[in-house]
Amino acid sequence: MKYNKKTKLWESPYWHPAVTTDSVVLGFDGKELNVLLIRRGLEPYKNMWALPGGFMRPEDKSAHDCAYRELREEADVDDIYMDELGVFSNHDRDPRERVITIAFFALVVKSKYHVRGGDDAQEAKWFPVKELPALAFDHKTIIETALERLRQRIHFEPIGFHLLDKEFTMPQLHNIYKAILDPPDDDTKLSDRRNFPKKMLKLGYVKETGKKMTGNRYRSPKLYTFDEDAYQKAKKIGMRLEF
Amino acid sequence: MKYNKKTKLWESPYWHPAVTTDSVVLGFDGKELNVLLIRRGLEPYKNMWALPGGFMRPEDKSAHDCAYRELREEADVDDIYMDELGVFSNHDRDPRERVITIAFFALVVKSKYHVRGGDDAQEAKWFPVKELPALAFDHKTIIETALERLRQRIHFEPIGFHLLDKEFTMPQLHNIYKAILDPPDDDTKLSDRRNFPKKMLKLGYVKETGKKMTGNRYRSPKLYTFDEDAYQKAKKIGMRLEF
DNA sequence: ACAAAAGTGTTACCGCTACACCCATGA
DNA sequence: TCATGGGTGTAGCGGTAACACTTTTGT
Repeated sequence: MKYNKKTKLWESPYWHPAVTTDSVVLGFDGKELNVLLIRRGLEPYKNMWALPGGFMRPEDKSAHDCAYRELREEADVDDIYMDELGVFSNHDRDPRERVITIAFFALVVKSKYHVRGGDDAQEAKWFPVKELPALAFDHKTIIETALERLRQRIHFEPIGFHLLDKEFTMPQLHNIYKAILDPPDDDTKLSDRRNFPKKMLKLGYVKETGKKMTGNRYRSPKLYTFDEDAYQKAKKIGMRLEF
Repeated sequence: MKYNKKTKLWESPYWHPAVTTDSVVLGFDGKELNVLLIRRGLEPYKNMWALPGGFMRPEDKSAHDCAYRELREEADVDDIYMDELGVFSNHDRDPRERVITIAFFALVVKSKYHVRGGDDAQEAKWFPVKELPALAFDHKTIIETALERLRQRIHFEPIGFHLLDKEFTMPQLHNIYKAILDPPDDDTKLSDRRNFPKKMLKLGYVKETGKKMTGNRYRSPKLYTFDEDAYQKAKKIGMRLEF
């Protein structure tokens, strides 16, 4: 695709679709999962809530890079967990023209994710995933896909840690598992508080720090941390979580 | 993006990348996994082997639809298992211009996958995944990603069936699991022939047909079939394979 | 002292691994 | 009848789900 200075248009002998990235940023507040949404300032779907994202640019080194850039424009983020979710390319998903989007999902520490003061008067807000507003485009589908992916992945990869501070307590981690997997009331297997730490410690990459979390009512829980090196070793052997 | 009849060019005020799909078509021959490759007739990478695929067109209803169309142009296929693998969008992956590709992986019955007589003198050939030739673009990476995805997925989804006829024998299915997971010699857990049928039957969606496979040397093995309905029910309960 | 939450210990059961033996088939 | 591959049975072990009790902390 070449830029024509005279017409001020990009020209190509072949048809090219527009490409965007959209990110499902998930944060945990101790009780439930939340998604970060942006209120749209422009048509189409003006004033509706939508996922943060935008058009890919030639200078983006990759789609991942593009999604990361978009997030950095809206919040003070650095080194967050982000993975590709999939491509959404139905021909009618954007009323303007053919736009295919590459969706990503990110896990962040909600309390540390500071949304920048709206540069262009854009409003950003966290919504509990169980109480989503009406959403622009096919963004509801994208969020549902992200949640489904998260549910699947947490069985086999230790990604819950990305929703917590570096040092966390077992009850906190347990709450994340319950919030993501949403077990029925009669399920003791996952819900039983007493078995949870045993499972986690057995994996070999959740380590005690020796410290305790202070300032709570009631007994101070121990603080644990995630050992990346130990995880990489365990992964090679083919270790897997089970819930 | 709009078509200008005068200049015969597609024009847009915004930059759009070129978008292709590429498919990793995997077939099983009873012993090992094979990938279908096409010898390129055009530059770049002329005469090198590459994945089947091509540019997305405005009439493609989705990326999946595009990938499917490309396969239908090259082989007599219908109703095959195909799923998105991911997006490959590094800016230097195509020497011509910025091209991002949406990769898919497909599982087919190799003996039933008839590659059409080369319309445009394109040569198509199966290669064992362990003996790949030099490949165009980043297609080697894409294939490796597909194999890794397959290894992961077969633990939790019954996709091995797509590599076999509707009616198959336990030893055949067992061979697929061994070929995909490539267990070390000392691993009896997966390798033990005697435990394999028990695991499969216990899942509840592999059913006996009552028939036997004839025409072999030695004892005729029983024929089984995959029960899609039973699988869908089991999936809801959250059943999982374990190897 | 009490209430609420966190930490630790124990048992019984279930399921899987690891094993051996028998059967069918074509040469 | 023999060689080879396929089908079936079982016992012992390990892991984990389901259980109870103790400890900590702030009010």
